[in-house]
Amino acid sequence: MSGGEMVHPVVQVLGSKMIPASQGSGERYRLLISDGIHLNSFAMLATQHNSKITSGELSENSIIKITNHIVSVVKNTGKGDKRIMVILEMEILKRGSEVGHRIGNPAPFTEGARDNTQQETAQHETPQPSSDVKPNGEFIRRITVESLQNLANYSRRSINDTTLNSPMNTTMTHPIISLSPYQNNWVIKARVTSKTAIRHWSNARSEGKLFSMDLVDESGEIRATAFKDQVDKFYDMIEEGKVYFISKCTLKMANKKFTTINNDYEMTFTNDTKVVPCMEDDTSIPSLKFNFVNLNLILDSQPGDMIDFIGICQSTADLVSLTSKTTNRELKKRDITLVDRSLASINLTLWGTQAEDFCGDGQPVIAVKGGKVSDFGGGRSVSLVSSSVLQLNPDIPEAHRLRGWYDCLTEDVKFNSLSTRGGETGSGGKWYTLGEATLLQLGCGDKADYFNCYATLMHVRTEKSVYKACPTPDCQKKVIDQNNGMYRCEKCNREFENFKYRLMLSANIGDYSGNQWVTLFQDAGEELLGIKADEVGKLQEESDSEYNEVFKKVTLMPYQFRLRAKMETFNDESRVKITVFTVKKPDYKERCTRLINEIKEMSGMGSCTS
DNA sequence: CCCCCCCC
Repeated sequence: MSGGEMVHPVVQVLGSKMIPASQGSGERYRLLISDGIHLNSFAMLATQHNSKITSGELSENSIIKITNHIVSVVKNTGKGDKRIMVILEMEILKRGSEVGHRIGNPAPFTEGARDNTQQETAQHETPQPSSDVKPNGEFIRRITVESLQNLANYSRRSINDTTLNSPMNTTMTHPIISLSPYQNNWVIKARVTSKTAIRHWSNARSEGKLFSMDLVDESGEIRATAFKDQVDKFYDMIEEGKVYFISKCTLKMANKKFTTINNDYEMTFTNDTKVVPCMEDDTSIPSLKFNFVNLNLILDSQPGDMIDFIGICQSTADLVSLTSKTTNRELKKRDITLVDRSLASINLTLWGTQAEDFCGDGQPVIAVKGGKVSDFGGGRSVSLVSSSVLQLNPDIPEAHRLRGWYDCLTEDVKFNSLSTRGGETGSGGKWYTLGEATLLQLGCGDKADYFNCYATLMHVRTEKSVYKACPTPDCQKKVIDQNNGMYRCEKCNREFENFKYRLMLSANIGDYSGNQWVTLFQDAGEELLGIKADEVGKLQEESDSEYNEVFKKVTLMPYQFRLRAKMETFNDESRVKITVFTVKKPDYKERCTRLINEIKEMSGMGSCTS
């Protein structure tokens, strides 16, 4: 921390403090580390290691070897500069529980104190009031706005005006994580992981053209956008996958609605922006960064959310041409189905040339950064947008893990389809108890809500289970008995000598949390009763006992229901009506898998089935 | 300064 080189330092971790997530950027951990003689609380853990803290792997008293780090100088106005270490890579040599205690009697390290005076100096030093560390080493759990600001302002090395004007080189660049609107003199060395096409816009305020690119380095990632003149200047020069030195852009808050890039800010090119290709491809600069979510968790996303995910392309639909109703444009799309280890499957829509060129042969691994969630049909599906990045069989650990898992799957594995449409059979959608459905006010919104539940059929009303309907094939209208052997359909405006019976059952279903009146129309009704509507009608006419037996057989039996909840208004009175779309005997194997996954999620053990 | 991203 005096500025010298240090290869793989070994330190003890004495404490950690979470810095909460803000504006969509993830939480980070600040560590209190000790070398046995000195303490330092200005160590930040790179976010990809957060799980080591949350899992308890990196607990208090752990001994770690830091195999890759950046030390950066923070401009700390009025208090002299401070050095902050970002721990990029590390190995846990001994777990905290194995060590069990603090080694030595470390004292706070004061910036500027010389190394060889360490012990004596440390003992006589009075800690600064601003220090986060007490003499006894207690880590005061205090992270201030100021310290966050400092972190945002730190630089890998101070850059003065002279160095800015000289050719940029690797030793004087800033980590992307340090960029903020409050500091202008920075140079980053970053890889362009994706670049959009040039897009033209025109609205009430202005018109023009733009393109954007995603940039990453070992500290983080950021999106940059170039407008108008900068498009002409830089579009051809900037190539996907290449590393550049970039300086003199402005920074502003990023709108999380349009990106999954893990940064509070985004960059805009200006007239002064400099972009210089880095001649040697520096492999220390990573390529695309994903923040994958398991497919089953997409159910918890809101329509319009942007997410990263990875899955096996289980099937590929044909290319479809269609005309957009809103823009009248000719569109080409292709749907593919992805599955992952959470045993969920989801529909992904590709557009344009990407749809045309896609080939799903060999069931490749598909990784997507920034796909857009949609809720068509009450389930969830994902659609690519112009800023999305799709990778086919990417060479990343998650992809290899998925491949290995999928290739070993037995054939009888069932996936829970998140993209099942409301009216279709299948298990897509959320599972709720009846109590939860009420609490969540399902069906109280503008649109219908679909959900699944396990419940017992408590009662079916035997009165009015069937009605006499118009015999015209696609007409379901109730006919009026003319009492002369003729039946009139108002909808078809015709009289018939015959009619057909249709089911409209009113039933009460219940689970431990509550009960609910539901309606079953023709198909669901026949499915439940196991006989055709015509038969039900005949039995009603002919035999009370047989007719009643039909309902008795299904009463107090367990089922799994797919339900639709929708607000309906009748005679000025609004209420939520619940309709059964499908009813099946419970699939207990599937239910157990779901319960096990829920337990794993709730206990933080991960939701993947291994 | 965009932020539209389509269809059932």
